[in-house]
Amino acid sequence: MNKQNVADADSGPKMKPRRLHPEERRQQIIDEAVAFFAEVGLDGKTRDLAKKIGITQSLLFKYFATKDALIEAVYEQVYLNRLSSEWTHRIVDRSVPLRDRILAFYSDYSTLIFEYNWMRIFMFSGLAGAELNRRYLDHMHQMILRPLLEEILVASPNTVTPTMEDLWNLHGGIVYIGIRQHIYRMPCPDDPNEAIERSVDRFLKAFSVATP
Amino acid sequence: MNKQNVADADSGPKMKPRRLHPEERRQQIIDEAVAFFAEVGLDGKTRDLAKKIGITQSLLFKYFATKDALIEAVYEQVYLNRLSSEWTHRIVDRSVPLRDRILAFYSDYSTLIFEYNWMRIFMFSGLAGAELNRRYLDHMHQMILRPLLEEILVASPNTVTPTMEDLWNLHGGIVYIGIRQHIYRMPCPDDPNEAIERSVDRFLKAFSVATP
DNA sequence: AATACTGTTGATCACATGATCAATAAACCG
DNA sequence: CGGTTTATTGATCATGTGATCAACAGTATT
Repeated sequence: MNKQNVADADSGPKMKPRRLHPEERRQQIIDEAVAFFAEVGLDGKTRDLAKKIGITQSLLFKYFATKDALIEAVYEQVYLNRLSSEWTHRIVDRSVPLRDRILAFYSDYSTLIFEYNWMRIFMFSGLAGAELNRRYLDHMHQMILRPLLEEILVASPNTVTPTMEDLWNLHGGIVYIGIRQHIYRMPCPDDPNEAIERSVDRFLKAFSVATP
Repeated sequence: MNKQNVADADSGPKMKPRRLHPEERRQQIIDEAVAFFAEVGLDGKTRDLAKKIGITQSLLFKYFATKDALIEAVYEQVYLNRLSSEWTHRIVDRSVPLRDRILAFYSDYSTLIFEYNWMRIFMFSGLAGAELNRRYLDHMHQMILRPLLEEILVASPNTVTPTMEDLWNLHGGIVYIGIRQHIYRMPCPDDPNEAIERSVDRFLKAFSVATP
């Protein structure tokens, strides 16, 4: 892959290969851009990004026609495969106890979204009104929360049943952990799974779904 | 484009005078700046703001030495008195049933924060790392959630008691309604009080605190 | 080694942006 | 009215910013 990354006749400690293959360079730019825009926002300046990468600003425009195109690539990288349809299948798999399904989902999902870059870029793009956000949240609604509501309705024995709004409330309470951590930079529990578990159990208990 | 010039000989209805008293003008600028920065973010350009107000960009700098000073004034206007200490008193007033106290608080609080300008400026400033945000959230912790936790502990008869993290979860689930509405611009219930009530009742039920 | 190819640079353009200041005109006052 | 004050403007400065391009230098090919 990298031919002369470290083993170079160098006079300095860090000697990056001056010249990369386009695919490599492009990916490098995207990766760095994700971290960069996550930190400073989508109004971050191309010169600052280039400086951080260690290339010239003009090189950015050899790989992306405009800054918007670069941001699109950032979106793509960050949003891609963030919502797998496999989750839907596991949520409706009634061979597994409902509580386990919910906990399994939020355990996976939280490790995926409680991440600095994702959390912040999602918030920045949301504030900017990006269509991608509504698409994502609609996806969340259709692929996760709606099936989940159906499962709870089936599993709930009594007449007190949750609404979709209740599910958004459950979801929001959990997501808010990540917001506190990465947007507001507040001290948060190292392992959010405990809080998630308690939250889910309170929710299920309210509708008399079996919890241990 | 100039809609305000024509008025001074005209004694008709309240036409904005071209020339305002400094206090008035200053307040007008702040008010418009709040709405403006809430919409486009703190990187909004002074020329766009001036155009929206209907004044010249240079006039802004007669009232605020720098753009940062203007943003500070925006913060002040938006954050000021957002957390009243009166709420603490009402939360610990044990002559009122606990459930009523909680619902009363979140009913008031939600009408205060489920507002476009507040929600978005809070999020923008949070992303920008403003110290004000952490101060505000610390205030929320000390003045609201901590007393509230104490009240619930007292009122809860059994050994299953909430933690502070549980309270943040309750809080986050409610706040998330406003985030969905104003940050992500998703369709939300017209009256959030119903969802709030259900959320609070689920919470209290989990700790066997009396609910109707 | 010589040559062609192309990833990369440094200079530069055109315009945007925060900030400044002398000139202007609306309000105030005698 | 006439004169003073000052809120407001229009022009302007210095720098920032996205984008462009000819020239350069590392790599591969012959």
